[in-house]
Amino acid sequence: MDLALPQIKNLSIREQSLDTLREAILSGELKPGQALKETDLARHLGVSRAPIREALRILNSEGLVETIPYHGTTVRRLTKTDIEEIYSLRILLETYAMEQVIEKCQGADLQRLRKIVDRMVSAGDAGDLIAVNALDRDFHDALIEMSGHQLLHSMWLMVAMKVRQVMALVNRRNTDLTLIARKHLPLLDAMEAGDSAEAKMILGRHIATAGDLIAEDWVEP
Amino acid sequence: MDLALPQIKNLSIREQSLDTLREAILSGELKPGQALKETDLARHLGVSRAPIREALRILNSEGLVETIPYHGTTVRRLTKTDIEEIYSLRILLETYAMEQVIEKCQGADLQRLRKIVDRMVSAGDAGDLIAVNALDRDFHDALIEMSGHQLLHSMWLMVAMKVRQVMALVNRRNTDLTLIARKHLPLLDAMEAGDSAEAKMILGRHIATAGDLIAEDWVEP
DNA sequence: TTCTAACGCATTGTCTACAATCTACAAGCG
DNA sequence: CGCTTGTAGATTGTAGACAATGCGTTAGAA
Repeated sequence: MDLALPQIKNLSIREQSLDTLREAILSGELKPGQALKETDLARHLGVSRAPIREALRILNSEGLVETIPYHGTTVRRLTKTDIEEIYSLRILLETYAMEQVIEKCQGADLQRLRKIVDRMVSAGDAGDLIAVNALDRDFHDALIEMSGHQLLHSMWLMVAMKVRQVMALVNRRNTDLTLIARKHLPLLDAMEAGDSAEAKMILGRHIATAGDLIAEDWVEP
Repeated sequence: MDLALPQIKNLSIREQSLDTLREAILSGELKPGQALKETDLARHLGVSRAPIREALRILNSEGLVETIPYHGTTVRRLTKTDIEEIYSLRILLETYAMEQVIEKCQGADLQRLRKIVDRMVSAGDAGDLIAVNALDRDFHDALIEMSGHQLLHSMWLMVAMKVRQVMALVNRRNTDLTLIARKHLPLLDAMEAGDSAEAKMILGRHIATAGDLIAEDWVEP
């Protein structure tokens, strides 16, 4: 019985609704400030209000939506301060994770990151924006995972979600793909050399400049 | 109309249930591994299952309970690794907040912390364990608040909840109250002197030793 | 005119009943 | 006897109806 049958997963309607709504928010399809009426959502998804409400409660405690009693739920608005906070926390969490990874992992273990960066550089040279972004996410997610710190990972996921949302909402300027990809190379070098201070500095600058670029011309509705 | 009447708040049943359950978990009344049957909870609180379910979904995304589909919800178990992760993140978040506070706040602004510590020392001398613990919480909460970083604050709240739970579950050993209280004095001194590195070191050691004491003889069921 | 109070509408909050699913145990078959 | 398969009981998942609340509007009186 070693048939490689695909796992059948029966996700509850609540989970499906949650995933759908979260994805819509993170992709920018549902914009900040937009009202989320339970009845409408239920009708659109062809389900009842109960699972929708439970999904909304979860999104609320994830900080993606805001609920005012008897008034309604809306996609959380993002201020310039929010952006700055998101990126500053991202720096804090990622540099910490990296420090742990440098301590724990010796050269060979960093192959996983190296592979991702290699593919990112290739995608950059090929001009594939989608792939570069996906691999960039992979890189930072891998970094956190490799720290082996589950609580850190769960906290980082919250921040990473917001980063995704911000990226989707901003009018991305002419970004140099190859530059983004190649910026990871010196970081990896420092990590492999075990130079924690240098690596933290590079990563910190890397994230901070990305955040500054976005916060700089952030327009609030 | 400057009567100091208490705010009348009409909290929904969901919120009341949420607060009640969360408090029960954090106080250790509901122990890790314990099953939370929706029907039972609803009966005990004299309400229907719907608001209970929404409260449980929130507790789940706060990491306080675990839900297995069609099987049930239980209070999340805490492993030794969990404890270590909780305290390491606490160090990370609090030292970062303190760094910000030192940068922003000049001497006079630190009065708020000074007052809390003073009262803590008094309570310690008086042998009031409850008060010392409450003031200790106040101190660290004030520290985070004063950083003015809302996202940091919300993340810290999650960690702080778990710290509270751990503290309630552990068999507290003979703790020297006056020692705990007075340990905050050199920290404040360093902060007022603007010595960020020294302050971070003191705070880090302070939290780490507290965590180590607990993780040391942590017994998992 | 302007302020007040009552009303109606839209939306969320809650309840009850029913359906889907899981675990454990017992019955049937080789 | 051992394995598979069916069934019962318990629990969670979902649906639909009703209640509670808040806001805007409008009617009415000073």
